[in-house]
Amino acid sequence: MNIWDKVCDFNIFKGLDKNDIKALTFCFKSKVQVFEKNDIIANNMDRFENLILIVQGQANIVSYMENGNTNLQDKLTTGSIYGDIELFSKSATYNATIVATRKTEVMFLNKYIVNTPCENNCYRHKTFLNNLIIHMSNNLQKKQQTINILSKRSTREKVLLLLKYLAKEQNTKYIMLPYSRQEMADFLAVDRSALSLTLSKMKKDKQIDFEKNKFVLL
Amino acid sequence: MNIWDKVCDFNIFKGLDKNDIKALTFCFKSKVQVFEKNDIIANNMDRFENLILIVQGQANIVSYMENGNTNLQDKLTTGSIYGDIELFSKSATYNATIVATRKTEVMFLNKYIVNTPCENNCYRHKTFLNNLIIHMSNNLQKKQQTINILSKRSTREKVLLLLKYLAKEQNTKYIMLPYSRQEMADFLAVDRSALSLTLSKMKKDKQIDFEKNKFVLL
DNA sequence: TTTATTTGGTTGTAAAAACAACCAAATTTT
DNA sequence: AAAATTTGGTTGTTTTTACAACCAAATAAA
Repeated sequence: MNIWDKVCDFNIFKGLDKNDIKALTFCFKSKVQVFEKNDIIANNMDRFENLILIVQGQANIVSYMENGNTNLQDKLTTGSIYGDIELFSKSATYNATIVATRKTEVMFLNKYIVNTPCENNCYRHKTFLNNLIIHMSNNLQKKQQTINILSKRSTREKVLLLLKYLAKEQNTKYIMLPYSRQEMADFLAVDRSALSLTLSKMKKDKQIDFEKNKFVLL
Repeated sequence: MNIWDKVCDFNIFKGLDKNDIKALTFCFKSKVQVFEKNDIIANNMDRFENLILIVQGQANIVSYMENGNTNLQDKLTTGSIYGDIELFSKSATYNATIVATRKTEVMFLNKYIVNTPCENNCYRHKTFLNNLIIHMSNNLQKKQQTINILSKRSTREKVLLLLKYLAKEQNTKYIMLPYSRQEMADFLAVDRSALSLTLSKMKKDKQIDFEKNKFVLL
């Protein structure tokens, strides 16, 4: 499958056809690169030069803490963008590490060009920037949700709110958890074994039910 | 002091002069209203119709939890904007409550007009939207910082990281904490008395020093 | 100035989470 | 298919936090 066929219905290219995208990504000096599982796509504190677009695959946004803990910020999947925070800010470096969780095809878009509106006010660039605003808005909302989860005082409450958000997002009580247990713990900022214990208790108390990554809110 | 003199060097109006702002806010159907201390400027779940601009004063962005806890998302001060999350998203309601912490003058800007680019591509609106993107970017960064703080496992670490961010922001070791102790606890999502205890311990351990709201990282 | 009210620190107790160590099941690699 | 690795659940111990109750100091109101 051609790369243009892959990306043409990504949200970030909404309103643009295949030829528009070709022209735009050419203008953005895009480079495509394939990463294997566990490869680092971008490193925390590396110079931020490119917006990252996941063409196909999956990656985690993580920060590794001094004390050995890992903080999972988010998961990137096919069509996801990373770098919107850095793009319009003064920070010259990536604020997190992006690591592929499987074989992943990535497109890099030059920051300075994306950043700077075309002098001839080209509609492609304008459309792209509009889509980027929507993306930032969604990102803001997601981060606020994360803050709401992390603000809960107990692991139990954190789990419940996370599941509530996922249920809303997936529009069903039968929730497919997109994390492994370790990732879930890293996202909720709790100890893995403690999380496992809490999940068991919640099951026994008939608050939730789960098997592997299939969860139900009771 | 005239309202236009007050707002003309707000970041959100950067690149626009007094007459531009007059025209723009007229176009945005802006309404100005004064609130007293503890007045609700906007209520969580109220219909989101207006972007909120603090012309003068101070307000808190809070959510009140079912269990009685209060979650302090952020403080708004003169020149601050609230509503950028809601503006470009599908959510039709405010996601938090905005409450004045003193006498506060607020300008409301009609969502639908801010939202919709002028057909004649007016430079005022364009400049405003550009400034709004910068604001969203800063907001994203701030929320990420909050997530980083809340992801810390202990109150001690949360306090240290908060102080580190504040020191960076204020560009000095001698930090002016912009929160009361209760607000600090609400922001860090911990119990107030437990926070107080931790602060005392940290002082005894010579990690930090503080008196009232003046903190020092040692 | 006197009285309320708010704000911040202290203490003891109960509950919860972190941590470490271990084991079983599932998955991946060889 | 066998071996190695990853993943998830359990248990006991230590540490930390939440909660409640209380008091002192500072601030606001009368």
